Amino acid sequence: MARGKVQMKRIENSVHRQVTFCKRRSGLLKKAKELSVLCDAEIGVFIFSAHGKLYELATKGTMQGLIERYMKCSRGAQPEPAAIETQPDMVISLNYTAKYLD
Amino acid sequence: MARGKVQMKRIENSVHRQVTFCKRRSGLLKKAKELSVLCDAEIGVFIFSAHGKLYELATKGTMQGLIERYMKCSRGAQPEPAAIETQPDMVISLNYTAKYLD
DNA sequence: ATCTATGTATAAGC
DNA sequence: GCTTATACATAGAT
Repeated sequence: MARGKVQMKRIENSVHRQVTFCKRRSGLLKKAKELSVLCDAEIGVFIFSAHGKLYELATKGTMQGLIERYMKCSRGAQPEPAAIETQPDMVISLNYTAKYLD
Repeated sequence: MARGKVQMKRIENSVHRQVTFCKRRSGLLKKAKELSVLCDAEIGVFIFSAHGKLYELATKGTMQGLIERYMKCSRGAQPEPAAIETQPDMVISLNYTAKYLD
């Protein structure tokens, strides 16, 4: 990134690794929030550090709620019953377009 | 970002929003993979588009495995310690779903 | 934690 | 999808 590229492999120096973990974790969560806001998406992120500490982000509601929703979506895999998620005030043209845009 | 800053609010133009969603979703998942490799972290990400389509990433093993680990960690020191105990329905749902996702 | 030179991500435009 | 000009993220130093 700055002042030197980085190799895409585990950073061996533990101090460097820890510093990079803090910086990039923060950057990742920021990007997730931005994507959620800009594109009206619902995002869940969880990160376990190498030592097992948990960091998480749920852009709407709770992580529990997102996990439940994830379970429903991933179960059917292909044809998600998207009608369930449809907002009542969403215009018909959007619903029609949806399957072609995602 | 490039050729113009972006306001941190929902992109109203649906074409722009869709394009940005694709690009940033891809960027977010890439960043997650990098953080995982560089810092030896285990990361789970799931993204629901505005129309309910699911995109996911689990840097090690399966999302199921990460969710199980998340449950254990979040029970103790993280945000919603009592969530699992107060939502028996979800635990059943998890067990049920697991059979179909192996 | 703060700074800053540089590498990346990406908004617009093809 | 590809290109290009910019905004942003961040490695290394402090």
